[in-house]
Amino acid sequence: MLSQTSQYAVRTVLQLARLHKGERGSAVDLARTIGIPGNYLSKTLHQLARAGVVASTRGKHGGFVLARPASRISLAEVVAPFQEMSERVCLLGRDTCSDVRPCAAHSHWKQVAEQVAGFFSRTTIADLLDLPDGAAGGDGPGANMKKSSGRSHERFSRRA
Amino acid sequence: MLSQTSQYAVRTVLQLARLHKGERGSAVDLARTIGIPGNYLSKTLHQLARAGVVASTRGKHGGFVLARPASRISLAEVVAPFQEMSERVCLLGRDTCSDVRPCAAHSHWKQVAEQVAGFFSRTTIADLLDLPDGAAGGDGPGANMKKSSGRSHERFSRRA
DNA sequence: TGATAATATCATATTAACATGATAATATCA
DNA sequence: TGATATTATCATGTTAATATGATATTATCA
Repeated sequence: MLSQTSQYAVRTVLQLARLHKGERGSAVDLARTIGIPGNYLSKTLHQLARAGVVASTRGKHGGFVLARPASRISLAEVVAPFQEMSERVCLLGRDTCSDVRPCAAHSHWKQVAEQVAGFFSRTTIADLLDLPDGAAGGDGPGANMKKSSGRSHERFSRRA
Repeated sequence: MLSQTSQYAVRTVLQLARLHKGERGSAVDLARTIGIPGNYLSKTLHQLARAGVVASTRGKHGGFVLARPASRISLAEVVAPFQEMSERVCLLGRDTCSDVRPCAAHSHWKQVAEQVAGFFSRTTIADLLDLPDGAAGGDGPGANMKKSSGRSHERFSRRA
């Protein structure tokens, strides 16, 4: 669903959102947390900076911070530099697919695509802050097993 | 959302569903309709055959037919051989993401992912048969062929 | 000023998806 | 049987995403 790079971007922004006020995250530190090389994340962060999601400062005490409060940064914005969002993309890959010239799947797919797009537009970084997203996928034996012991937020609102 | 090959698969199965009873479609004909080389589609069709979506017969009057009525073939089945379905895939790419060990986005994403998965499971080929999907449209599958103007080789090493 | 720590950029390697071309295997029919 | 039409498979090329390594640029501070 999301490209690898998009996933990194979201996780990186989540990490930045967890920093204390005024604190800056360096590409190397963030990359270590996520488990990818600093160079790679550096490029990703640069793109996020150009997109206005984070702000960068160079030099000795430089680093990255969120450009806005986490509650005002949507997933869609974080992901946008790295992939076309599915909203306007035809399920069958036709360039001209639209309400006027629909492909075979258009009317069926449209509703689902809009829900997906809506999710990305509506969900903010702040919405995701309650749960941890630490060290790289591997999570070795006994990593952070009981990290979920905080609160239980299992309530699903059914609104659509 | 769907890989290129998955899109071809769906469009191919749609074409097969439009054939008259007993009629067989050859890989070359189907490929011409879609605008890709017969060899490529041949492989795709073979995978669909192994998945039990189509049936193949070799030899002179061979070809492909749907293995079942279009109303009993879901999009999920057609697409399954060519990509992991998003149902169980973590939005942030974590291997261990689940209800028990959720990633930061899990509870939020889960509902959307289930809707997407539901769409693919529920929608059948027959549901899509009302609208055409040939090469007719302006875009055409050959549209993104060799054109690739610009953008590809725009940066030159200055060391040459 | 010069050492240092950070971002920014350049160059290249690796991999998987996508695509093409050539050949083998199989079935039909004259 | 042999010509032919078809699927099945093998071999290879192309492209974009991913990843890594090396260097340039910029800001801070002793």
